[in-house]
Amino acid sequence: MVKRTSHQNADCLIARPLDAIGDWWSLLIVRDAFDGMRRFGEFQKSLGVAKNILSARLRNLVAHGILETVPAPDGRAHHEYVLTERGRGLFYVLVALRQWGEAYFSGPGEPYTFMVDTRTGRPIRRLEVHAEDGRLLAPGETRLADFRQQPQ
Amino acid sequence: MVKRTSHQNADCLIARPLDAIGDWWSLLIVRDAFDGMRRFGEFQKSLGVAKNILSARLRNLVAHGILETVPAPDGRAHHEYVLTERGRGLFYVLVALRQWGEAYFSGPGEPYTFMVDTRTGRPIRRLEVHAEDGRLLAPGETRLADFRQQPQ
DNA sequence: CCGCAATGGTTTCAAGTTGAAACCGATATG
DNA sequence: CATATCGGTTTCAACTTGAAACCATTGCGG
Repeated sequence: MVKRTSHQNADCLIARPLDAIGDWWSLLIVRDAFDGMRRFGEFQKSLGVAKNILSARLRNLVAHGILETVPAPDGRAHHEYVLTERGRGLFYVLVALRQWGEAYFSGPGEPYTFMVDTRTGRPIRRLEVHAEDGRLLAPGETRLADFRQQPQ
Repeated sequence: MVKRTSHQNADCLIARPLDAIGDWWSLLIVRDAFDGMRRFGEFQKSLGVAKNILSARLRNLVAHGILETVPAPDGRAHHEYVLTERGRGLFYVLVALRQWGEAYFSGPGEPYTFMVDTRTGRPIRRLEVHAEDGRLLAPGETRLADFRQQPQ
């Protein structure tokens, strides 16, 4: 064996992101960061993950520019972790994953939960994929693989 | 140690889906499936993954109802793998991941690639999150964590 | 100043996972 | 009949994961 294969240098722009977040914990850390968590202990308590694993994941997320460390506001020795712009870009991935979970992984008899607009408390709409001209596109009507061609 | 921790029974509807697809290969297999691949050898050649790993991943995807096996049309001994409805639901996750990759993982000097509407060959629009009333929501204006409340 | 708890990690080590390569059985194919 | 191809499984060493122990810094009560 060598190391676990990395997609970092893959041509595919679906593969490369997976190098940053394609493990069992990273997206959950990012989700918690969206929910306002910033500190090591908060993540650890929320996720129940071993501290060494959390430490490695946070380091990896920082290395990939998804989180950044900022000095703790209360002048503590240790810093806090906050989302970068790149990290905030993961919002749509989380929404898509969440809606997929709602649609297909919601157990029967389970309290129905959903994402809400924080301003109104009302559920949000489902994601849609639209063509340039506004047409609604169904799964399969879009080519996911790279397609090299100048727009215009 | 025990086994790698599973999110299968997590309450969180972001965590549970990660149990099915939260590893380094599964989403790439699904992407290839969207691109029309059906056979073991096709996936293996496309991904360059070891055969035992591919075998395990396909089994896992079938077990989670994302792929299903169908008899090979040319009457071969072995079957093919096709997306189920649940699997096709991953379309939005792939689009979100792809657009994130386009926005933040595209190297400078790299040929610009993008997803296209297969009907017109034109790029698709970026995903947007909308409130129930149609308002465009920015990252952070939606609560990702579970929110239990009856709609209506 | 001293002791003790909390926070934020790192180290250690056994068990589990991954990947390359070898192997195998069931068709095709020449 | 010999060989090739497809679709895997087996084997085994290296790597990763996770639980627990350990450690350094800061905060606080006395």
